[in-house]
Amino acid sequence: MRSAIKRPTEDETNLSGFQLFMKLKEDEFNRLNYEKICSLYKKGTIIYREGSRLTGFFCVTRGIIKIYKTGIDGKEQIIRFAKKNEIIAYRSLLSQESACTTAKVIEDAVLCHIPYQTLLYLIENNWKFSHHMLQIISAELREANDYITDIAQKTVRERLAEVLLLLKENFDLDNQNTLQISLTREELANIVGTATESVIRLLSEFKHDKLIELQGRKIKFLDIPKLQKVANI
Amino acid sequence: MRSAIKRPTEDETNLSGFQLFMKLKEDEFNRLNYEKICSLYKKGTIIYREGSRLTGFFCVTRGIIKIYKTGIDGKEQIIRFAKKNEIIAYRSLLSQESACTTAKVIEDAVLCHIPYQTLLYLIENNWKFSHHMLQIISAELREANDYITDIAQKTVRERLAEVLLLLKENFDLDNQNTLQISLTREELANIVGTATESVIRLLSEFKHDKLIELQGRKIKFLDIPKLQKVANI
DNA sequence: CGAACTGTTGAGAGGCTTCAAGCCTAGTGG
DNA sequence: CCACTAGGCTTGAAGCCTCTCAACAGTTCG
Repeated sequence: MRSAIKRPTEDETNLSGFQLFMKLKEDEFNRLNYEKICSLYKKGTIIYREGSRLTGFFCVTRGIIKIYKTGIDGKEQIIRFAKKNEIIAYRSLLSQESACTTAKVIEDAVLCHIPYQTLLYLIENNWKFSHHMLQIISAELREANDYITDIAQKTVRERLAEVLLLLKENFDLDNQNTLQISLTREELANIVGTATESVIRLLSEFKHDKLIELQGRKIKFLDIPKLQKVANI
Repeated sequence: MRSAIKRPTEDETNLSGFQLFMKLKEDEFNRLNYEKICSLYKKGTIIYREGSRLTGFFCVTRGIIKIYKTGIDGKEQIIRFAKKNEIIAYRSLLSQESACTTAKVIEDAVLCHIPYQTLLYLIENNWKFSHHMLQIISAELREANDYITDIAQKTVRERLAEVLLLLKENFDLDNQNTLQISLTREELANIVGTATESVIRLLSEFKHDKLIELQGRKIKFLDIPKLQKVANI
């Protein structure tokens, strides 16, 4: 029996979990639902590329998206991850520039595309929506500024520890204290801004110091307070 | 004859140069002018400190403000500079958090304080204002992301060259090709994210390589194309 | 089973930082 | 008016952190 192409489930196209849409009036929310286009994206798919023109932004209802920039020699710098109930591509859309980042699926995802026109409609008609948008982007800018300071002043060791803790905040742990996001060593390096080999060596040290435990890409936290000390927080 | 305390001139309290206020209706602009409070700040004055509560944002009508974060061991990381027709403190205000940066006058300045209530009023009543605000903050976020990539991937030498070029874009040159902003070596280091001594050594090298000329804090550009090459742009 | 990718470890080089000492400039007070 | 002081600037030396290169093991997948 050939399985049909998988479509997102009803639940996976539901936008009511997004804080951003909380304050919409009924007709606005209906319009949003009418105009959204939700699709399933397999791991590895590029949602949009640096330099491409965007026609709207995306709401993530399932999976994990990696947002990165391509720097020197094609080395990628990961800017952030987006998961359920978060939005992507809105920054470039708002400033009407070509995308300045690339978005790639790293865990099978469902995204709902919202056309630019709809975004504008909401901005024009509902100040609470704009206000919320301003707050979301403000938060992201704050994080970016924090990260600039870290990356400029901290050692690679401190940054790696901090990144692990940040990932813990964003992706929770299972009941075994294991991080629920699977990243390659190279990806970790591309967040921290270092070489893959450095990440490998430091992870080994953390393991040796009983801060974490490693099983392939699974990272289990053993001593969070000590890790925070290493991170110099 | 004792000189009276200097007040801002009429011209220095004029907000019509701000793109942000371009699309305001007459009564909105009048309200803005009624509620603004403009003052003169001498070099060295702290406008607001990291952690303080803000009651409004500021419009810069004269001078230069340095925005920075305090990192490890009190070492400052300069996030950006604000000059005429730019606004500061709006990010923390929008997200209603304590300030996450400090703002310090580095060239005698005139700032107009706009109360939070007025900001909210404009957001609620004029979608074009919100839209413009979204675009300003989008631009800042883009720059922050770009800078994260640079600082994570480029060498100190490349970053210093790039910072010099960025300063050139933002503060123009006089007819002698001399940068019209005066920074200490330490401040340059705090932008680039390196040690003061490294900046000094690299500036000497740039001078030796005939890329720039130095006279105290004055930096004169001799060969911009070559400097761009060094910056790896 | 081979190809391609990921992970690991070692060695060597070099970019940057840190520490230390001294110079220079500007502002201060006698 | 000038010595004095503080802060900025400069240079040198030593050493470490991190990167790069290289070789190889392990894994995944067609």
